[in-house]
Amino acid sequence: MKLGDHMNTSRFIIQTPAKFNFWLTVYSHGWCSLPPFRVDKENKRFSQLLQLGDGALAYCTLVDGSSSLSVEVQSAKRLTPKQQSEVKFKIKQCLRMEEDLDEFYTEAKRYSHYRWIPKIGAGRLLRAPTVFEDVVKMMCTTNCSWALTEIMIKNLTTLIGEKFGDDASAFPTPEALAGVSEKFVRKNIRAGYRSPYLIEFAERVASGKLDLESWRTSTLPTVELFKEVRSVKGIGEYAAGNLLRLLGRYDYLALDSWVRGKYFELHKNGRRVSDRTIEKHYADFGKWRGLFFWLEMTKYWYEQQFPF
DNA sequence: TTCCAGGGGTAGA
DNA sequence: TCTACCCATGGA
Repeated sequence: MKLGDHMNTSRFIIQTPAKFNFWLTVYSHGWCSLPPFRVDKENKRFSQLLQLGDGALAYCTLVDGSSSLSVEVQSAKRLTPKQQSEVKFKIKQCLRMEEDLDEFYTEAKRYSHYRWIPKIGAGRLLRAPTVFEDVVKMMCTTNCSWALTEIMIKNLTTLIGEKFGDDASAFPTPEALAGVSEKFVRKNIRAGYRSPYLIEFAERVASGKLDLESWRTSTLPTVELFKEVRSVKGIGEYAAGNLLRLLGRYDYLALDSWVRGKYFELHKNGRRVSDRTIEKHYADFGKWRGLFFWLEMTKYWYEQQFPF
């Protein structure tokens, strides 16, 4: 069965906040190329397959409007008002629509080399519908090429996630991932030494011992939240720093081989310097330093997409 | 074949 | 806190 065949389709509009740039958010980092997200560049559509709280699957296709998004949802059964409201909520969460960046933009305007950020409305970083999905994906970015990350995430969705039509699969639930063997994860997901970490993490979430989703609304000081995120086996400093950015905390630079290389290229003519030197460079930017850093490292990308 | 990717855990000092 | 060593996988 192909998408669209024998399925219910509903359509609605989501009003976007001021200074919201849809495609900048979609392309804010690598997440948009990992399933169940999907980008259709040619037709300028961004899709995601959501699994709702009651287990129902909703394949959402988003099209950018001037001050709104038009959303088309395909589902096996007609969406109830409650389900439609959940779909809207999740889309807004993924695109960070509720996040107030006014303070960040005010700060950015103080620096001539960062004024492009508020000008084009950059700064919202795409995230998954659940913290669980963000953590699993982040674990699969560690110590491997991006190509291998894509392989692992594709395998996770197609082999453990619930299928929707012929060519879409949801991201696996904690229960589903906790329910497969380490041998399966090594052999079929190709997660290697990460396999026991992934299963242990999924078990903790599925059993309720780890209340992940509360991280998004946590009032803990960032240092404390960082410690909690770091307590997950398989999540080190790089992964935790990046996850914190997806939780709306920007105090960490989350250094990895890619951003280090970019920093050397942009600031040191390709010469390598220590992590401490990089951290010192951004120390004065306080709680926003992780966001300034990431946007500066990816500015060339925005320039290609959105000349300014 | 070796090296390195959007590193992290652990033991030992 | 720091260092050394080990850990799978795929692509160059």
